[in-house]
Amino acid sequence: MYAQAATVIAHRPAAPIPAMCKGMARDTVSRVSGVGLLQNVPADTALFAEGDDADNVYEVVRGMLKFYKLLPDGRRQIMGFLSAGDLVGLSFTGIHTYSAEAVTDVTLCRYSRASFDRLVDEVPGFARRLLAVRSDELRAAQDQMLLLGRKMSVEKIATFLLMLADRQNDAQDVIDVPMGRNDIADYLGLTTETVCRTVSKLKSLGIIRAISATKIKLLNRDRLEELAVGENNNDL
Amino acid sequence: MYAQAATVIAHRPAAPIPAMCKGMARDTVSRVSGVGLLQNVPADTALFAEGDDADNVYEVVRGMLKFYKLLPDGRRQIMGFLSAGDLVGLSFTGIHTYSAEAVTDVTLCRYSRASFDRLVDEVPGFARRLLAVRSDELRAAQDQMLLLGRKMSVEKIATFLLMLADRQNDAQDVIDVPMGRNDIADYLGLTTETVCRTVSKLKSLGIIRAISATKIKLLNRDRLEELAVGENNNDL
DNA sequence: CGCAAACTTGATGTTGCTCAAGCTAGGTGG
DNA sequence: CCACCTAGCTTGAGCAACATCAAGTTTGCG
Repeated sequence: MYAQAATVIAHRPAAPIPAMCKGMARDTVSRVSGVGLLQNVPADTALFAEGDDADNVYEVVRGMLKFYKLLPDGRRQIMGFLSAGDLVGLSFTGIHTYSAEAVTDVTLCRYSRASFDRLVDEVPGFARRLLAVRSDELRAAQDQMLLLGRKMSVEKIATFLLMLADRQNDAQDVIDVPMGRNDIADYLGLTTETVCRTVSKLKSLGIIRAISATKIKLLNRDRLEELAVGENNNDL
Repeated sequence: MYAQAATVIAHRPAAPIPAMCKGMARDTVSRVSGVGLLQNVPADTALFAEGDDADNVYEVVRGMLKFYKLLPDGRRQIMGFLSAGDLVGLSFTGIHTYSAEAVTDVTLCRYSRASFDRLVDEVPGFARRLLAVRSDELRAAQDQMLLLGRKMSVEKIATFLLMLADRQNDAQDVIDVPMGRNDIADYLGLTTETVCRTVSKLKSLGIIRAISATKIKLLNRDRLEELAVGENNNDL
């Protein structure tokens, strides 16, 4: 099920400033913010697939997306989850190198490739800003390579929970986990069952508590931070 | 052992064009090529470490570098190997997020951060070019995430050998493997022993042949390409 | 309230890791 | 020039972490 062009709502209202423009001059930001189209996408809807023409670039306004790669036999690696302010679909080859899909209902701001390219060329500082954005994406990808290649399941889960907490920045350390166990597994290079078991283990150790199906409270963030980098976890 | 500033040889001669300028206008390229300093670094020398101030950016002119991240207990993930034309050390936070070390004797072209920043701001198209470079680094990192999270050891080794072959583009499919088994293991999320065993298995299957310690000939590239994505490898 | 999908837990299996012991090749000194 | 020596490579045996297969159990939705 693909998102249809018919789901476009309206041109972006003047107020919300594209997050990708952070740090740019005010008059140049207005050049960017007029170009995008707001668009709603329901949960579990594909936005595009690996190999598709990269006709559009999207900024997430609300909700959560995932993007992933597949092997021929169906094994899947989720490269990341994206929320408000994140950019997706920006390709320089013209072909998407991964698939993207809505985790929750999502609102996007869509830019056509042509108009986006024009912005890169004509808006002063825009290319440089995108370079900073992309550099941060790369840094995150490299952190994830360390996780996938060298961390054990407890370390992976601890790292994942802390990442969610850091993004949401809730004072009570109650985090929302909108994605399913299977998505978490495919993000961390584990199976659904191992994710379950490892989360259960953290519960029984009193480090986290399940508030509801999609809400987890971090009871001992310091311990979680130790576990995330493999310190003092000999006993587990 | 750190590389010393004393190893600087000379300003880059006029002839060699920085690879990072590929596709840029001729007159702007000359603005870049005058700024760098050539520098030799012997094998197994650290260039910088994670956490260091990112004072310099380097382009590899000759030889091979590796860059990696460590966990507190010493587990290591090599994020990549870099050869002629690759850029290393470009950070926007001012702090290196990984360590870098020479695999072979290496010649680098060094740019101070200050002068590099000036080029980004002043040379038309330079930020855009770096954006393309960084996008390709990101794409490679995402391929590697798929490998680390979801591929089996045979698929990892096959992918690795094909990557080396693609880079070197030798008509006889004889590839040079300058890095040690331990580096390969830390790049693929395996151990030295598993790398050895898996390479041995590919030899015994007649898919590759060892020419010398650091030279491997690909006897059946098609089979290797199947193995790399997990097709028809039920029997292994 | 019932149903299906997702989650959880348990039993068993397999891949790749750990530990251990040769082996080989390149560099050094006699 | 050759023997030695050491670091890295290779192979083997046993083991641990995680995957797979198989039941339950919970949850959210119609």
